This record gives sequence, C-alpha cells and structure tokens, in this order.
Amino acid sequence: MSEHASVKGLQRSALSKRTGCHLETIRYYENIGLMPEPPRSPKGYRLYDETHVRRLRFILRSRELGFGIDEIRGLLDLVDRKCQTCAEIQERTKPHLAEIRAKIADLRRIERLLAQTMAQCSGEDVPECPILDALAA
Amino acid sequence: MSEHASVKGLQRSALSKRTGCHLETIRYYENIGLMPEPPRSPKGYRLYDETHVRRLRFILRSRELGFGIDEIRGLLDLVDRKCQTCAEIQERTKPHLAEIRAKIADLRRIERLLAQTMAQCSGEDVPECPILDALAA
DNA sequence: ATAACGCCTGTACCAACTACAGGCTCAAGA
DNA sequence: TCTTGAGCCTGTAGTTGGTACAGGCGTTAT
Repeated sequence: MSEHASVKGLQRSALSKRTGCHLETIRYYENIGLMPEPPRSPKGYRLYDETHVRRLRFILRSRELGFGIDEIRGLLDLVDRKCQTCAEIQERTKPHLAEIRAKIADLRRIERLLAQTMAQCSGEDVPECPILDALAA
Repeated sequence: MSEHASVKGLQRSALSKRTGCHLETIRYYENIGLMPEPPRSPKGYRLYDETHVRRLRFILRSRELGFGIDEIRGLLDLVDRKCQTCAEIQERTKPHLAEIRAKIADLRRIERLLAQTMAQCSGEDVPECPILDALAA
C-alpha cells in the first residue's frame, strides 16, 4: 500500500471521469479561481472530495446553459456567501436569457437568408451562383 | 498638394468607413491572407481601390452569415480561380447551414431550460432559489 | 529492474479579433 | 516656421474558454 493511495480522495482523472470534465479544464478552473485549490497528497497530487464534484458540476451545468465564466463567478459568489436570494439570482439570469434569445433571433435570420439563397441555386455546373451574388452584394 | 495625396486611392480609415469594418481588422485580414496586400504610397501608406472594397464586403457579409475564416478562404479561392460552379458553392454552403441549424436547436434547448427554471422562481427575497437548485443538480 | 502509465508545472496554441506602444508622416493653425 | 494633433506604420499582447504539449517526477505491473 503506497503512502499516496492511503490518503483518500479523488485524483484529477477520477474527478474528470465523475464529471465528464476535461482533465486540463479542471486545472484551468483552478488557475482562474473558479475551483478552489484542493488539498494535496504528500507528493503534491491533488485530492478532491464530494464538495469539489458538486462545485464542478455546477460550473459545467452553468457553462452548458451558456453562462460565461464571469457570470458563473458571480453565481458562485452568491452561493459562497450563502446570502443569496431568489431575487438576486433571477436578476442575473434574466439578462442572460435575453442574450440567448437575441442569439437565437440572429441565427434564425442568418438561417433564413442562407436557406433562401440556396433555394435559388440550381446546384448545377453553371458558373453563375446566386449564393456568391448574394455574398458580393 | 502633398506628394502623398496626389497618389489616388483609399487609405485604411477610408476603407474602414466605406465598409464598416474595424480599422485593425483590415490589417488582420491582410496578415492572414484573406485580403491582398494593397499597393503603397511612396511613404508606405496602404492605397486601396474599389476591388478591395468589394472583396472586403464579400468577407464581411460571409462572416455575418456565420462562415468561418477558412470557409471564406475557400469561397474566395473559388471566386479567384473563376472556375466555380453553382454545385461547388452549394456543397460548401450546405454543411454550414446544417451547423447553423444545430446551433439554433442547441440554443433553443438552453432557452427552454432556463425559461422553465425562471418561471419556478418566485423572484422574492427567499434564500432558496430553484435556479440554483437546477444548476447544482 | 524497467517499462508504461499518471501526475506535476509552465508554456504555447486555437479563433477572430482588438488594443496598445513607439515611431513616422502630414495638414493646418499661430 | 514651428508646432500640434491626427493618421499611418510595425510588432506584439490581450481577449474567451479552453486544449495540447514538453520535460520531469511518482507509482505500479510484469
């Protein structure tokens, strides 16, 4: 039994597997202060526990929902201070939702334009393409 | 009349104003080879003409429609070689449109999730927020 | 014993720009 | 004429959100 294994805790690859987060990303989140520096084994290996798993899941889920790193930092701040209220959280989520809706609207506009242009394109071996014409216009 | 002004052509800021493209972005497009190196005045000032205006507009429009730099490079290649066909262009546009549709679907999923969660949120000064619960889950 | 991992660190790289520092050139006013 | 301010030049660093690698230990299995 090695000195190292006797110290209980998840190593980086274990945390990675538990959360589906890329190995290097975990270190990155530590560097930028989203994840706390975990305790280390005598030889310097990171040792995580369930609190780290929960926090990382929170971060990953927030990222998936499109929150930026700084927005997540803000949410975690509220969680850490334990004095957050529904109202505060909602205040941070509302503009974010608006942003997402704006992005959707933008992409739909682009989609329409592109689909329309493609519909005019014969798809044949002729050298005049309405897609290029639309881009040049 | 200065030696410089006697050489006709648009300078960088003029091209920027004509196209709405950020000054530095023009230089960037030259560096990465999307825009050709323009002729220079005796003192080294860039001098653009209408062909540059058209090419830059093409690039900007393509970017707006969500094409990546490399995709645009490909489109411009076709244009430059002058042997493009409708079929070729369509071939490049189709996967791009699919990508945009995938992004829209993704964002809509996120929007639904976020909107649903927010609907459950009382917005009051209570310390339990369903948004945070959803993020932590 | 030694190979083959896993973990450590720092650093470089990706897209697609944007911003800045430090140095010329140019047009116009006092 | 001198000067002031704008505009242009170059190269380089910073942005966001990571990913990948190099070089060096530690651990584990054969």
